Amino acid sequence: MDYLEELNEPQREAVLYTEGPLMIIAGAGSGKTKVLTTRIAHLMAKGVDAFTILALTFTNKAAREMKERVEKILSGNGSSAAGREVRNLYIGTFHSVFARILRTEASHLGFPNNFTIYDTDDSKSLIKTIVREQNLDEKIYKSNYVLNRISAAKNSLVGWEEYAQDFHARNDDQHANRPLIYKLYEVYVKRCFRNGAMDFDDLLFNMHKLLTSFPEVLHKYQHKFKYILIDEYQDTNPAQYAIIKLLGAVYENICVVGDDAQSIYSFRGATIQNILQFEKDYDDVRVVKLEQNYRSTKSILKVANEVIANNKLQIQKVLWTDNTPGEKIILMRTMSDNDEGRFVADIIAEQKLRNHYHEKDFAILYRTNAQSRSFEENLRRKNIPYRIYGGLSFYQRKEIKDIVAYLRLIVNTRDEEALRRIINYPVRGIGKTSLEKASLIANQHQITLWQVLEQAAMFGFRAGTLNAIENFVIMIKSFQIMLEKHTAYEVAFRVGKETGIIKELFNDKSTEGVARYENIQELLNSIKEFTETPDEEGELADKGLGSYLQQITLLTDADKGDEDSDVVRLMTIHAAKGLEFPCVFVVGLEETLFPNAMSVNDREDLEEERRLFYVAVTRAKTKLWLTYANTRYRFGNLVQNDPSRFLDEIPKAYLEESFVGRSAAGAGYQPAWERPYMSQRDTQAKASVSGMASAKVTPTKVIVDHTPSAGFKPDDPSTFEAGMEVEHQKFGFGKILKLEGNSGNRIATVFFHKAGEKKIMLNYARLQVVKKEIG
DNA sequence: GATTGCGCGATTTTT
DNA sequence: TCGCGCAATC
Repeated sequence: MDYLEELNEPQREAVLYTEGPLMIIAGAGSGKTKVLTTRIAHLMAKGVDAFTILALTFTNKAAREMKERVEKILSGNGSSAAGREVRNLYIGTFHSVFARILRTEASHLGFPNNFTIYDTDDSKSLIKTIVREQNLDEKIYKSNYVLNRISAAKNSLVGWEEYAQDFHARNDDQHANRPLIYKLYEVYVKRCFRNGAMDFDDLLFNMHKLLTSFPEVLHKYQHKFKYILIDEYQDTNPAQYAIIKLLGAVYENICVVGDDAQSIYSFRGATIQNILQFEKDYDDVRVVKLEQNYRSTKSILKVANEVIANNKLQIQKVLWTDNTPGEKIILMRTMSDNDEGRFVADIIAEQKLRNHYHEKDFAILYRTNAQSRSFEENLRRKNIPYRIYGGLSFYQRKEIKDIVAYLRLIVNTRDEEALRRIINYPVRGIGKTSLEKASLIANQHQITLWQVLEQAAMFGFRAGTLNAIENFVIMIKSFQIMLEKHTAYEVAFRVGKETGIIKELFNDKSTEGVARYENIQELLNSIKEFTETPDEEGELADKGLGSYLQQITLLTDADKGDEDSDVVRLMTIHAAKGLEFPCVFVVGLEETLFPNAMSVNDREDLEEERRLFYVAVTRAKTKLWLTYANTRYRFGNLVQNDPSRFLDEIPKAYLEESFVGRSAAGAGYQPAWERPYMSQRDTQAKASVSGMASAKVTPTKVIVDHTPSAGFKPDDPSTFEAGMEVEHQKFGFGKILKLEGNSGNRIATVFFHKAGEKKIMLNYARLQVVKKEIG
């Protein structure tokens, strides 16, 4: 049992206490994953059957890492066939594990076993159609709002029936001038059912329904899972809580791991109460606190601890470390958001040289995605490679969703969202009017949209439309038949080919067109890989197209490798949870931005913002910068900021002098407002701050002609001139034909002229000079 | 059915 | 400010 030797005392206790309810409070960087994986390995080493162990995480990445590390411990322990054993473990995200169970038990609930999983976009678009059908005002019943209400209800296990009876919910809706939410909820649920689809929340809600409505199913899984482990317990919502409670009721070998100080997902329905109350849920709960941090310096931990200490809602603990005291935290104030970006980029460039850091050692963490712009621009200028996390995920891209929609329809013709997406894409003459008519018929007859199309001849469509519909139906059916004899990959390829989607993208030679074409290729490859990899034995193996489609909706961009590429990482603090970096910048520490005014309605919300700050700073191993800007553009308006209250909660002794008005950071930086250079925007900022009338900025227009080429070495774009080769992030390379108005490095509007196409209006922020043309 | 031009709104987002 | 979605066009 040499794996036990590597553990400290509380860690060992957490591993060895295998019987009975256990709560592990794992502070940031205290070796949580190590404990969890060792615990699983220990159970297996003791002879516990892998089939009986259930471990639930929130991300696919966490699940994957857990599997890998368990396997590693086991093989290090001399256990043969470790790999096969590990594959038998039920390790996965809440959503993927429940989806798998729901798939096998679907018939109990009246769902097809190849039910579609709706992502947020599908849900929103379905809500939009329903709102329209109900003749409600889409401005009032916005899909986002409605979905949030429904989602919150489901996460609290309030079904549509109860919701309609729920005085408080109804009263709230009445108050918000949206009294008919309950009705939309009902229609939405029924429509999902008709479509043979579950949304993300349904995977939890229906799992709970399955367990509570069918005692034999509950019995089966209660006895199957003898050991249950839950990661990130502080982020569970009431539905997850209830399911865990049900599943663990027989053996009560429930081990939850979490850190109340890192509960930052209340807006997704998570409740910190689950972890605060765990001790009351069972008799004899053992609590183990992992308080030794192995990640950060003493200064960094101090800052984290001091801020979080202001919270009332917490489990008492003190995170400590044996690590070096480290350097003081550098607090940097800049004049504008733009300067903030420039200084951060400067510091990264300098630190790289001075301390031999790599780009991947740096992370810039912000509260809102909109803040990424100034960092992006400045890193780009200095030629520092970076990557912004948290844009569109691969599977949310249009071209991917289009192909996937065809596949979804082939597998499950009840899937109305898929059908709507592609019924007239590529254009085949079934327009809005015809679709509306078909929908109406479907609703009247209480049948699916697909059934209407199948029997279109009965419903009096115009001859041309009827013909188009029949051809469409025949095409989809031919794909279905093909699926019986051919692999999913071949069918997908045929879909792309026969619909003309592949051809269309192939012919599009613009940068984005090429990228899209490549995305399609990547999709096809992933289908091939998933469906044609030989089966492993075991009950989990299911390599069909239906199974593929279910798992891709549960994937996110964060799941796709790319971890090792040497780039500076830019992301929101939420996205940074679970990660660590030698050097971290926590930026935009301004009151109303962070803590964010929109999310703070009461004391508890402020506490969550504090936890967010805690998460942010504890990502840092050795160096930490906290920055804020005096002025910042928000929604196009220049606003003045007060420093975040969190900064007042940090003892000054831990901060490096670089405070207001003084020279920044001791690292030799000249504060922005003392520097000669000042961009137009900064000038305007300064003018407005000091009360002068702000200078009016004349928009500069640039005409750009698209001339595809590659291989230019980027140059510092101090000014734009006619004749310059420029690169646009999205539209690729082009050439400035003509300058209108002032030249400078700020251009308000750009006309990007793609060959043979219309002019496109672009924004300056995405332009970069790649080659200066002489003469 | 495709194109254009205004008006509105704008956190965080593991699945 | 910027992007989207809708209504008004051809």
